[in-house]
Amino acid sequence: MASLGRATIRNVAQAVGVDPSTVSRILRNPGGRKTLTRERVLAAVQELGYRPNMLAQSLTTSLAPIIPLLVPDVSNWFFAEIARGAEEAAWSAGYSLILCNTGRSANREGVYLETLAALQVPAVIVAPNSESSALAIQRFIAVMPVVTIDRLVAGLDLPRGTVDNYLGGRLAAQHLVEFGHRQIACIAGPADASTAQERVQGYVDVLKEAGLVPAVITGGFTTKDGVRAARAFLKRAPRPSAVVCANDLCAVAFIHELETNGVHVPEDVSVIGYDDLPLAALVRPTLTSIYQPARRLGALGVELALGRTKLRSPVRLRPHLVARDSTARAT
Amino acid sequence: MASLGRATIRNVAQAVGVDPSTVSRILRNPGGRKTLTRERVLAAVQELGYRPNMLAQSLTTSLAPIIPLLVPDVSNWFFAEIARGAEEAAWSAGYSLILCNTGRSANREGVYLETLAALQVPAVIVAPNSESSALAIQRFIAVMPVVTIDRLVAGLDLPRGTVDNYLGGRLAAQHLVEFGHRQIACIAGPADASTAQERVQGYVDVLKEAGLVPAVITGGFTTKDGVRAARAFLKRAPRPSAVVCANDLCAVAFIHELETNGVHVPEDVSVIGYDDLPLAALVRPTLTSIYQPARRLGALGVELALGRTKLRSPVRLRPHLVARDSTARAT
DNA sequence: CTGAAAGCGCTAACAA
DNA sequence: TTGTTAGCGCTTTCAG
Repeated sequence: MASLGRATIRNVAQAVGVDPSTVSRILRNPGGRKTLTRERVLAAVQELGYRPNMLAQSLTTSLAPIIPLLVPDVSNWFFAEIARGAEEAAWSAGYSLILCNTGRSANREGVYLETLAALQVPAVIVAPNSESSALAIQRFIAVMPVVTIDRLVAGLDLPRGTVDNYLGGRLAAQHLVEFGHRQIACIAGPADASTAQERVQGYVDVLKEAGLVPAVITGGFTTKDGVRAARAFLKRAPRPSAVVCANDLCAVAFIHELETNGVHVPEDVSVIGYDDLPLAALVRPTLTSIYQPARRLGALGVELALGRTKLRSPVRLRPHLVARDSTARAT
Repeated sequence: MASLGRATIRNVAQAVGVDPSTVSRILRNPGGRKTLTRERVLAAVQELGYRPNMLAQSLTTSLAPIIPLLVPDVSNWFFAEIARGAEEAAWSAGYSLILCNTGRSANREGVYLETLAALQVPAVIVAPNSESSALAIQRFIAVMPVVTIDRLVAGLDLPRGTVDNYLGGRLAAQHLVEFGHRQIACIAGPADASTAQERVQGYVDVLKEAGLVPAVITGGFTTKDGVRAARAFLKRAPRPSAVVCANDLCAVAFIHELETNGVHVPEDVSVIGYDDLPLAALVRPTLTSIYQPARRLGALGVELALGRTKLRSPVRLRPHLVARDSTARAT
């Protein structure tokens, strides 16, 4: 009855009185001439609501027009944007993109990879959780094409796309140096995120080049980390006049905590974030930040996965600075 | 060579010198006794890196342990949270959740549905774009189990889960009434979102019950809508002392525009948002908002899809108010 | 416990 | 253009 969807190619064939292979041919050759059989087959397909079973299809042709993207956390706008970019790119290439949320767990990453390998997808894009993802991924590069985006996991020989985080760190620090700040602190991100490490390195190099002394404060990517860092920051003497934060979330919370303690941004301290979330333009003061081309990164992932780009060394996208109200010239 | 993943059951069988069916049995019966063949088969599986081909597997058993969730926009935190909730629930039930971003297009929604039907998934959860999704979805309810969450699409007879938006609208208005406001405006959401409509209705009813006059201003879910609404609001005379916004994004932009024009929140105007995004606690003034149980909604979607809950009338989750600094007692 | 055989739904030679 | 025949990789009777 209602199970129209379960109509098989044979049902169609029988309804018309032809062989299944005939139906198959007609269906996968849309530009054929309008013969009688053709007409009748197409009609029957409509009638029965027949849809080719992709599983069976892929079993013979061994490809599913699906490309998966694994991300640590879709709730994070940065990853969501990557997903959107990837979705568009996949779509244009005739693929459907499916998103898997690995929830910051290397274990779940492994299980998804397992499922997807079993699903015979043509390739998979993964935005790794951290270094600990290495093993899970390593097991699969022999099984199917795997590419990574964003964080760089050591010891993996596969196509990679990332944002030039070192450059991003430099841009942030340079902005502050140009504004005349001499005491510039940096709130570091998680130790297991290559991206955060590179940013800090960029910051450190710029300061050294300018003859300034780097001051790295322990931090992280969450608002809690921002609050904690703010407390550490407030105890410093002399107090730096500018801060490069691990990311926007951290920065916003950092500022919040500062203001709560009567320290004003940007009058007393200049603050710069990272990611350029939509949030950055909505808070007050609006937040100066480093924009990451997340959508393009997603699209790049698809290109790499589809083998359009073969480069073996990481492809690095350029971030740029977006100046807003949270940074001001040193007084 | 490297194509370990392509090892088939037959390869394993040959390596051990048994029949494929034996391998199959052993593999799908983990709790068997430790016979010699068993040992050797398991060893060979390891050796060859054999992974059952899910496609072939599903072809016979006709089920893939995958359940898809279609959302309009993963960049929207609300939908991302729904996804996370669904992911957890699916996971616990032994399924992998895959996310599809329909990009606010009914067309793409249709294509995904098509692909997923072909993939023989056991069911699909969709958070519809709008009323226009009705046709696309309608075509599939005969093909496979479909459930919807969040927005209610008219004319679809299927399991539905949603948040009680009418109640949400009431809660927002009541809060303001209790604070002594007499002139309370409401910025409406998109006309094609049932959720937004219900909220307005809740607001209207509360005002009428309190003997007040509703004032609905055209709005929407984006920051642009918030700015536009603010301009319309500022022209009003007499100016309302409180506003219920379509959602948090709209509210934040609304407040921003008000402050820019020298109107302060909450001193001059109380503002309340909807969704309770993380953003709400980060802006200043912090935003009073209606919390939507997004994760639970996602989990509910999975339950409905898996047929655990059979109810035919929509399951409504309760929202609640989170009071913060953007609302104050009327002076 | 094991092997043989059939079949899931579809596509791809190969003839006719 | 069509029908015939295999076969994709796996599971599942059914005998043994």
